[in-house]
Amino acid sequence: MSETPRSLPAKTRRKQLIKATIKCIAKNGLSGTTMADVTKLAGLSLGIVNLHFETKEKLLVETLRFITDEYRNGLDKIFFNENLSTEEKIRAHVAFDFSRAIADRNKLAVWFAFWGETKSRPTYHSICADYIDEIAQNLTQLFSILKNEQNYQSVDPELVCTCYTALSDGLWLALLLTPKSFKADDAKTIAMHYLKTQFPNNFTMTKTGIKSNENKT
Amino acid sequence: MSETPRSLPAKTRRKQLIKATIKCIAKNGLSGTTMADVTKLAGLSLGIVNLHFETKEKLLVETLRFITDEYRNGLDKIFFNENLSTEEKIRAHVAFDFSRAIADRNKLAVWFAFWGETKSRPTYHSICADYIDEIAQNLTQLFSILKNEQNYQSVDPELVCTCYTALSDGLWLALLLTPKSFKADDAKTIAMHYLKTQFPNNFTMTKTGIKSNENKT
DNA sequence: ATCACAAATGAATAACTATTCATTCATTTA
DNA sequence: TAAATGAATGAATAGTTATTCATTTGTGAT
Repeated sequence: MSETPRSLPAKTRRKQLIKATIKCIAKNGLSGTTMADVTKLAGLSLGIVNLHFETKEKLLVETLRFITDEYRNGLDKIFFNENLSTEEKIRAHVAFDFSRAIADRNKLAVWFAFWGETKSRPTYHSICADYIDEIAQNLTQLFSILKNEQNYQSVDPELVCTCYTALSDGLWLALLLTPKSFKADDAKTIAMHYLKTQFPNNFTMTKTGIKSNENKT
Repeated sequence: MSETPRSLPAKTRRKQLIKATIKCIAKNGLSGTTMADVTKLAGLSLGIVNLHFETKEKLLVETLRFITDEYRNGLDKIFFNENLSTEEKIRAHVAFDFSRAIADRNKLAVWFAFWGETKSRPTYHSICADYIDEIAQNLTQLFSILKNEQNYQSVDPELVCTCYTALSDGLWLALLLTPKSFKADDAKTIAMHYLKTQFPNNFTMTKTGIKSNENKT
């Protein structure tokens, strides 16, 4: 485990470099991320990025793709899980948004760094636009199903989806900017608080966490 | 109006350079912003930044301070306006958040660019942490007063403040990432929708906009 | 064991960019 | 009007960093 073989499958090396890039962006910012830093952090030589990614820009694009894929795939697993009720899926979505793997400050710094550049870099923009649309469609559908299942009258699923998504992004920002006073659990509480205003008969919480209340389809 | 005098008060030049920096960050990203770009955009010579800001880094810091000050001052004017009722102040806060001057895509790109670097640059972080706290205190107070004035029972002012703030930040992201399908008015509608869930007797809206409903203190 | 191959290295290079400062120029003062 | 002032200029410099590629090194086939 401690010995790194000199030669490794290309995929492993690429992932290793992407993970080092994430750490480096969190540590030095996107503008302060150099090839020397990334490769040193990965414990590899300077030329390695050229070998596996050709250019720095391509490494950055693949890094953005890595975190967006991780997010999208995680949510897809929930959305297409046939063992979960609609409410459970939405709960799982929230739990995922503020899980260790996702609401990690290193990764949050990467999200915001790239978001700050989407206006100037069409490539970054299209990678983001892509996943946003897909996730919004799925989440809107979940809210729509819940509305029908539970006979909520005045809920607008699309509006609730946009509102929840914005709220979640804003909570990520709070986790990034004020990590001392604001934790992932606080963020989860606030997200659930909003959902409960829309679906008062669902999303009941207890002091110790979130309590399921048996609403299988 | 069309002739720029060669010599101008230092404050004017500084502001001119800061505005060019905002445009430049929006156009090229923080990492792609060079002194040559900024000064060319300002229609001035390369050495001018050194004359007025000493270093590039100081220009960037002043640019961040400029947009945070603009935001904080705008909100302070609302908060300390004795002619407005509590509800009107909150309405004005929302209107300000999604006004032309604030929800401008150039400026939004700047916010996100700096947020992406706060983890690596303590200076950026402390500038942000500063204004966040002040605004949160004022807004929490408004919610608290409204709660008492109107006898809302189960409202938690601090939670509503955190939730509204996160929502607003997330809506800014939506304005930045999907400007074609999502406009400032949509954002305002969603923000008001949330406030209405918390204060159902206030924040009534009409089809054409927001309607005041006479609740002076 | 030896060879052939591919992965990895890192010194050298090329390109870029912040900073410097001697000079130019407009404005103000006497 | 002439001299003094200091804002503005931009060519030159110094420093940084992405990229290249000749060389090294480990691995697997024969």
